[in-house]
Amino acid sequence: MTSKPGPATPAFPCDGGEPLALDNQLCFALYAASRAMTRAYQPMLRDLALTYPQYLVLMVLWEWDAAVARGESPDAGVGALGRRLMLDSGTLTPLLKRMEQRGLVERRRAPRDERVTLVSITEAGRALRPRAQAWVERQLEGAGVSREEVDRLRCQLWQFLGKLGTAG
Amino acid sequence: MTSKPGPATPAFPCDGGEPLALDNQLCFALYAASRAMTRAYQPMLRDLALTYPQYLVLMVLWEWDAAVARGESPDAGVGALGRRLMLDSGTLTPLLKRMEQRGLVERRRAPRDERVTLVSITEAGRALRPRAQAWVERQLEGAGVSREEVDRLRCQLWQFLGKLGTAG
DNA sequence: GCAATTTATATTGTGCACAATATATTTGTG
DNA sequence: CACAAATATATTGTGCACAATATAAATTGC
Repeated sequence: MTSKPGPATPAFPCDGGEPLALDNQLCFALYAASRAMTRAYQPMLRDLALTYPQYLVLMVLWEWDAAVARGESPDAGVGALGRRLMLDSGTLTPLLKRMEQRGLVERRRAPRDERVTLVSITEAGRALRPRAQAWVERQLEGAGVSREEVDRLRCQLWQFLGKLGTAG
Repeated sequence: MTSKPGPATPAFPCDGGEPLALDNQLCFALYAASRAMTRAYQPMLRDLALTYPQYLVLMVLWEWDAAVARGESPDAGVGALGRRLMLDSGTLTPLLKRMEQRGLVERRRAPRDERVTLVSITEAGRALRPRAQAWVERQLEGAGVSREEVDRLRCQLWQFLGKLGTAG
């Protein structure tokens, strides 16, 4: 057995005394919380046979698919996907190839500009959406966190991210 | 050039209408914020020639080192390190070997229990601490975020993490 | 005292992340 | 039109993360 980290039982003080103490570092809190969140999604991801970043890609493609259904023409290239998820092509290209192998997405060159690779969802990829939605709604009820707390935290994170982008 | 994600300019609504919309997912906010934070540390990490998880390991070892200096005897095995950082041995073992190669840490078997690998810091590893501290303090000033905002966000993240561990 | 179980770490394999670089296409400039 | 610069993606290489498994030492039950 690989030695598991076990339950998270760190002291999490909110004062922030020592600058270099591990628990006082926002970076570690973000890092630990992000991985814990991904772990919390594992039951769903196992059920859908997806990885977490693959699930994120599908969420974007579901949005694009809905936009196309509304008559819009979203930029559906790898670059647009990367800007949306803040991931680069070195991450996305192999990931998309695996998803293409599984029949979840299609990749083809844009006729107008042969440099861009257009990514679109398949019927098999569309079929995962209601299953994911059911999971997420069940999770919202099951977890011991209120909808307000989640919204507040998410909002603060995006504000913080915006400041990191401009000032950092 | 690898297509970079570019500046983070998502719409970050705080209402949370559509349940499956990407920007309404706390998981994505955490994931994006954590990676953005790691990016923000890159200048320091490049200067110290460390990776981000290696820096976290050093922070724990600095704490252990201070505890030893106070006459305490902290559990200094790989398992304790993993519980502290919520990482398992499959991640830590190769990482520690690389740090050992660079002369930053020492690894040896515990005489009392030959199963445990004791990890301790070297003088070269100690020498990085003041340099890191200087960087972190400079960062706190330079970033456009207040100390209070950072503390509040960090506190909320730990509370959230605790609930994920118990209820999720 | 010794087999069965538990505990602690290491190993193997897959899939991200991202830096550095390469390739190919398009666009601007003379 | 030729050709330099810009653009979009792909490739390569390193280092996490983590699941599944293997190995070895310690502990427990009898």
